[in-house]
Amino acid sequence: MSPGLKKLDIRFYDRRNVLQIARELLGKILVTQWDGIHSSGRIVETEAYAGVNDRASHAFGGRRTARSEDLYGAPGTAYVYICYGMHHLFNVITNKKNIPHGILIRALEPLEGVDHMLHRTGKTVADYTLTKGPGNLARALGMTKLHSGANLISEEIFIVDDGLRYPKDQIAMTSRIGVESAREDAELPYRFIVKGSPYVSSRKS
DNA sequence: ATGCCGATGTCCT
DNA sequence: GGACATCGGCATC
Repeated sequence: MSPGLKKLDIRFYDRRNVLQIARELLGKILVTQWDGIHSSGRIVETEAYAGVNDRASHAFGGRRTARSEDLYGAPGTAYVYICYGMHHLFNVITNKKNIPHGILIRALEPLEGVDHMLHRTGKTVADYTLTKGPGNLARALGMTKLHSGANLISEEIFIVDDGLRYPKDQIAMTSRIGVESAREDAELPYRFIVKGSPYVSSRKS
């Protein structure tokens, strides 16, 4: 890795405040590399899922199933699950093992490997939909549920800090997408976006 | 610009 | 059988 780039380590993920970590992930670079294929993008949208008391979380009420087992994993684990039967959604696990805090990565600005992203998604044009939305970005980076449980300190999937910091007024905190059924937790401001990025997903689609 | 729909793995009733 | 941390296509306004 080039000087000036710092891979996030266990200390970044092993913290209690999942909202703060979700906010700090904005601007970080998500990298996948295997089989000689390297691809990366800058994170511009995240959503925190705050454990057993969060009605929108797969772990609400302590629910624990085969699918969600990796949500209970060690800090710095990948949790990838299939949503609506076809989309693979990538989450970063934080806090201690068995405390099911997860952060859904919802949008990236592509950096490296755009040609590989196009090939993986079957798209012909690198428009904003390439890495806009959690299903799209996971597909572009080649992540599937086979990567669930992967260690984010590994060489295959990891997150890098290149020093970029967004000014406070460029970050917004909003309610999460697609969690209307989470009743009183549906409106919690657990979504973080980089204002003005054309890759940030929209509420209506 | 907005809305409806189908695809469909996993979990729940 | 129904709900769901989604997406793209097509209909309609």
